Amino acid sequence: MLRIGQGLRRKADIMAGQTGGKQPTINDVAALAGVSKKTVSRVINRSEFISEKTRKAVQQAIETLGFVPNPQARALAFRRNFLIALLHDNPNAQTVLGFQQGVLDAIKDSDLALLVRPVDRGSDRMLDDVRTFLEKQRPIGAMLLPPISENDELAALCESLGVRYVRVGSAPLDDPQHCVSSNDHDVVKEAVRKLVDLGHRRIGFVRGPEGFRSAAEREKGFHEALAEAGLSLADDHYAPGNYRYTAGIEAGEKLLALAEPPTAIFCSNDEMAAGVMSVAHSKGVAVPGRLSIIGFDDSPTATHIWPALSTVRWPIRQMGVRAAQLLVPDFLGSGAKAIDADPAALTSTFVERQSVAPPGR
Amino acid sequence: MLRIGQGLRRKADIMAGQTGGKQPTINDVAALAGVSKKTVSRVINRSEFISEKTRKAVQQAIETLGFVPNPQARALAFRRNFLIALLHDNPNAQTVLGFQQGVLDAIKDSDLALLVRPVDRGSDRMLDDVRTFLEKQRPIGAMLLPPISENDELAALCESLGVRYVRVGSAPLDDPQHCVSSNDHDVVKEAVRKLVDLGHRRIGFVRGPEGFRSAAEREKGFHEALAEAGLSLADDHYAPGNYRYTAGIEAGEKLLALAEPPTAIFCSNDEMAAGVMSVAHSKGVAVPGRLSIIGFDDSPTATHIWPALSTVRWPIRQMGVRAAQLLVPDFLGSGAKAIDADPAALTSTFVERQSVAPPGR
DNA sequence: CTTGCTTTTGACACCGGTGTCTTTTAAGCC
DNA sequence: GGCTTAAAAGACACCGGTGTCAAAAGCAAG
Repeated sequence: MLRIGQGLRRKADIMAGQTGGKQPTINDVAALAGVSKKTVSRVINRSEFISEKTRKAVQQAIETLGFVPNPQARALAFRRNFLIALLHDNPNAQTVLGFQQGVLDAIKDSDLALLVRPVDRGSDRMLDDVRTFLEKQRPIGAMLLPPISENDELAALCESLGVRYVRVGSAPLDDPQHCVSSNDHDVVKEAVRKLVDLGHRRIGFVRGPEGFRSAAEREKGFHEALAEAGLSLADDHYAPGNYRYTAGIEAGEKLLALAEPPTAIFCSNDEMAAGVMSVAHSKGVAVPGRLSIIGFDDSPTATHIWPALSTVRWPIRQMGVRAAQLLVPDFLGSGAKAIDADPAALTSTFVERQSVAPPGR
Repeated sequence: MLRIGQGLRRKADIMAGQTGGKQPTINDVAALAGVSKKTVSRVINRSEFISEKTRKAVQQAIETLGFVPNPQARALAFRRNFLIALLHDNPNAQTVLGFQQGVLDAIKDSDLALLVRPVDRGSDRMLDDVRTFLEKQRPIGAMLLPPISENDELAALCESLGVRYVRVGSAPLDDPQHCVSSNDHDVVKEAVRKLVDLGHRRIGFVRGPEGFRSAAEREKGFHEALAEAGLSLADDHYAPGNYRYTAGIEAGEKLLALAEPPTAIFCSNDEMAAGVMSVAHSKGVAVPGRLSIIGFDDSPTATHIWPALSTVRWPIRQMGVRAAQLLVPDFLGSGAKAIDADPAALTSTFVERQSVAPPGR
């Protein structure tokens, strides 16, 4: 009797202490469950060396108190923070945010949180900056978005700091366990073949920036598709670019000023395609009547311009999910695994809209 | 002599221990500088009760070892994490990322990091989710982006958890110290006045979604501008919307099908304006010859469509900077303060491009 | 009922900082 | 120089968890 009375009183005290403003700690739980804090810790971390009976009791106490382990304390003891870092240096908001969304979808039910960190590709302090960041934040893992994902030193840095990493790219950059990649090369071939099948013979190309793997992959796919059709790219049908709208303008002005302009232009991304399309409009060149245009990304721009742009849908959000699954499979709840059981969800696909037609004549 | 010898040897040991894989700790610094760890802590935290001499010595030791305080340990001791949380539920990628960039610009040289957290406005568990998130991560402060910034309960929650907060909106939502806002109302008036001055009398309006403060502000500005010009909005010149492209399409189809369609349409954001413009193109209505269109946001879409859209530039990135300055002025380096000495940088401005002209006739 | 082994549990130090309070040092004054 | 007082530095507990290793409990066999 007395014993029970004491027990009850103690429980009341604990509850009172807890409601007294602050969060319950592992000590409160331990006291309430009548076990040591280490045992509570074992329950939290799903240790296998624990009897079903005590596990139940501890669970019960945890729920009664509404106890949530303090991530800062765990981070200190584990010498690792329950965070994922997203490192990016990407001109394209849509890409970054789409990917970010995917990652967040995946980690929604986990204990992880997402830390976003832009890095300055140009700076020669870049590596040091990232090292400092990783040493300070000690995330479980880091995700590298293109173009910095192509930097091997960065990957090596993560490796050496014991930070897991995943590199996102347009083609495999690393071993499969560190890499989420799309099939830019193949799908560009498919898109260009489409143009050829419609009867286009003079096809222009607007390239992405030097130093971007994606730009190289897309160019390769383009050339191969032409080659397979027995065609080749005329020198004056090529325009350099940098994935920006203004580059599209310049490219459009160059290509459409030719005595014999291309009847179709493949642009390495949607923004540049939008630029080319503007030039066509302002020169009175009908799209798709006299000029077909294809972009890449399926960004919002693709559907916001008129006529709607045929483009390549890059499953960026899905890639975010996949990247998280690859990076921290052991932290994700079962929900996250269900998110993409479908491997096909990761393939880029050609989306036909209104900017493509047979060559006018 | 002996004493010095010992001193040197100890220093060597410390260095060796440090290079032996892990980061130097405050203890290493203390040992090297020959002071207590608390004194080192004082130097780190710029305590005023410390002599210049020891400060120098400690600084020296910190630099020699390359010591960086462990944020997890500090977070535990301070009971606060050196993080800023960005809470958003925003359909517009550009807005979120632009703001995020601004925040990152501002905190670049500080010890803070940015945690991004989407919240589900619809869910009735939303408040609990956010509470759990804030209790777990214990950020210094939180930033609320529209539309969730309009939720007073959320602000109250932050307050009660001792988390600083800043609300971002289209109009003041709270006391100035908790609020970064743009002047949507005024600038919409300016834009509409511009249309009136050009001679437009039949001006259509496409509204933003119900429940968004921004939508209401923009509508108010629109009506006032008309009223001041002695005009009013005809019932059939009004179209509802939700800030999405498709809503623009619907609005365009409705307004341009009228027997006497408007000669100008003000759209509450750029995406809807792009939708209206598509409809105009496909119906053969020349823009701006027969129809002037104005958008809002100055999103990339505004310049990617043709003709380029006259719109309102909302200094979202600057607002991110400002929000950070408001939220954590005490954590930002001097660099951040310089970022926007210019208060005018925060005013929205009307940007004239090619989608506006006098009414055709 | 021991003994010997495996499975559970707990005590205690530790992760790397900060808060509080005490002691030491330096400065000011007579 | 001695005394008072303020400034500087330190000792030690503590933040809330985890790792290690020893102790206790459970169980089968002797």
